Amino acid sequence: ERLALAQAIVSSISNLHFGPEVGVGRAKPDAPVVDLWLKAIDIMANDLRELGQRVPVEAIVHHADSRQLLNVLEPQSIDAVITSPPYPNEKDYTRTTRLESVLLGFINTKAELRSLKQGLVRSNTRNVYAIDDDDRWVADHAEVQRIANEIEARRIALGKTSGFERLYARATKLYFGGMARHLADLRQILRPGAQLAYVVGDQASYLRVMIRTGQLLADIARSLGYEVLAIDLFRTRLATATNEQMREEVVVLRWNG
DNA sequence: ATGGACTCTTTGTTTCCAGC
DNA sequence: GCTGGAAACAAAGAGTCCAT
Repeated sequence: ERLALAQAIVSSISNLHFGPEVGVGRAKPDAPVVDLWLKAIDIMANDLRELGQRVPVEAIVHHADSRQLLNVLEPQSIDAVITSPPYPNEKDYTRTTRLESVLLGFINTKAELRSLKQGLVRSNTRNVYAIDDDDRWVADHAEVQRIANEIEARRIALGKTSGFERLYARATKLYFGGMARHLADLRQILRPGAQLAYVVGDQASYLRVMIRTGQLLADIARSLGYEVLAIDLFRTRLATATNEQMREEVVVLRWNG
């Protein structure tokens, strides 16, 4: 019931609006709170009934930092990884899920919020912290460094000076560094022969400097000893700012041990 | 140093309705 | 009553930008 209430409050009862970022709309004079809540419960109950008829499969959920997996997983215990990690795109998912996180008790203080954010791969300027140093993992990666330099040069050329904009280049390096750290750490957890699939999208969120996320991730994985099996096109999305088609790809890897 | 706020286009979904 | 296409309608929309 609590989960349904949090869902209903955020999505239909409140005046929140969701877009690339969450915003506050005009206050509603009234809302059918109980009705919307019961509807949300109904949907969840139906899902549970339907799933209950299927073959039961054990599932374990860990809440942990993907860059420090040995804390929660046994060495050489994983055969497959299928995931959609963040993209370097200036989206802060702790913001879009903030109200639920508080309502459900996952965040109670600002310190807890910070702790949650610091456990995430850096992917936007709002979760960059002064002590961050994941960028050292890509210090020798020429293309990541070139992109970061281009973003910074573009920022200076355009005369952009806000705190966010000044962090664009750093956030980019921290993103790929964090993903490199994750892939490096993961090697100990994987069983030889394990296969991996990462859905990632190209981005041009930082002053329209193109970031070929899939290509770069595959390149980093290869340098860490992974075999790159494929970079499949998943779909394209139209970037409204540049009117260009942006690729979303599945990077398929194998860890041969 | 670091959490907060705004807004418009594209895109997917639903509704409507003429024609059968 | 059914259906395909058009119009209407929203939309957790892989952005971008300062205020405390």
